[in-house]
Amino acid sequence: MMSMGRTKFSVRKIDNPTSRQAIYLKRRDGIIKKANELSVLCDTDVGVIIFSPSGKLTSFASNGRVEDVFLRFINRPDGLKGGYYEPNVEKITSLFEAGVYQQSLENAIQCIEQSKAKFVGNQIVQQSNDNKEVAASFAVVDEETNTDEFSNANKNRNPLRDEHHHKERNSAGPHLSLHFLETQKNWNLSRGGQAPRLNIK
Amino acid sequence: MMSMGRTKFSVRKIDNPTSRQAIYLKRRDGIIKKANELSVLCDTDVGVIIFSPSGKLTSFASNGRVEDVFLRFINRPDGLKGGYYEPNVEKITSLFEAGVYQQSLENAIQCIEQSKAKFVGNQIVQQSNDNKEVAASFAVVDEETNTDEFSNANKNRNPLRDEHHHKERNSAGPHLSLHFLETQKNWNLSRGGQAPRLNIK
DNA sequence: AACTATTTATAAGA
DNA sequence: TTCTTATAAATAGTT
Repeated sequence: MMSMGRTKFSVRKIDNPTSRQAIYLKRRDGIIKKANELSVLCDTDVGVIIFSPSGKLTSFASNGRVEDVFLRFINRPDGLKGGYYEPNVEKITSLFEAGVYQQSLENAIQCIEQSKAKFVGNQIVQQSNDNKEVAASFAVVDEETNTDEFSNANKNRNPLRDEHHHKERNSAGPHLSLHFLETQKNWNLSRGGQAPRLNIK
Repeated sequence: MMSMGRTKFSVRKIDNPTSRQAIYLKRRDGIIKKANELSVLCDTDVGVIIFSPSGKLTSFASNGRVEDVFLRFINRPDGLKGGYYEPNVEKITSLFEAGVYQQSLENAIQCIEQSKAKFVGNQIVQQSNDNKEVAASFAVVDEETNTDEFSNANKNRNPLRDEHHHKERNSAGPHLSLHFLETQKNWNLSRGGQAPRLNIK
């Protein structure tokens, strides 16, 4: 139940480097194409990140950048909450700007430090029930986005999954952007800032 | 040049909600399967994030978690490309999370420090050629990971791309500290680390 | 959930 | 390497 083409094959690493590279290119394109089709056909957000055998990066984002999709991912209500975006350092045009950024980040760290304090004397052993290890070499996570549950409906199974729920997800939370910086001058870590726009590099 | 099945079709949003959902499920599974095959066949890191039409999240990571793949993405040597992300401190739910965020922020600060150095005796005016926005509803980025270039080979084009380079990627660049990684069992930046393990939350 | 008619994807070969 | 071709796969419409 795998490839296609002249011969059948099993899903094992291709030993021949040359073949592997060739196969990589074709399949990479295939996945990107499929990802695009899915995003258009179903009007969904899709993000793909692929590192070639040689380390070359290829990414796909149905809308904007992979960072945007990932942001939605990390911002999912029940997930590793929060997270807004930080601007490109490269776009910093002055010492002043750099200072503002830095200050904001340092403030954020202080906030986190305080946050950490809450856990310290309170050994929230973070249900480190080491969870189980996935047998396969991959993991598929399929979860409800706007649940309050802490545990993901993370399942260990074959690539084929099921879908049972469907609620509307509330859009990404606030995050920083250079534009925001430029127009606000003052850093605002507060919540509620309406969804910014990420800078397309 | 699209789907397959009883009829040909164009890549347009499926209007019928029922059909869209059905198609979504099938194609979602198809992509996850393809992603897994690619990662195994070519021994590569692959990460996929998909939000269903109803907002349900499905993610895939060939090794570890999507966060790990994404981290590799944002930490890629040549870029501050994407940047880093900041947490919504208020929603941090564990020391682990706090640590991840803090580390991320500290990396960010280091980057900024370096950035500041450039201005020190060198009033750079930074060509703020606001870059362009992606015209299409999707974007494919295909770039060399260990190049020194600052500009991303960010292309706006059809899903089919080309590949011209291939150098080994050095895992340089800022990323979570080793110490941090070693102490956080959940974290897995593994590259070459043998497959599996994946904590089911 | 299953079943096929067809379209696609793609492993080899040219 | 790019193009062609034989086959395996994926999947849209059905049942």
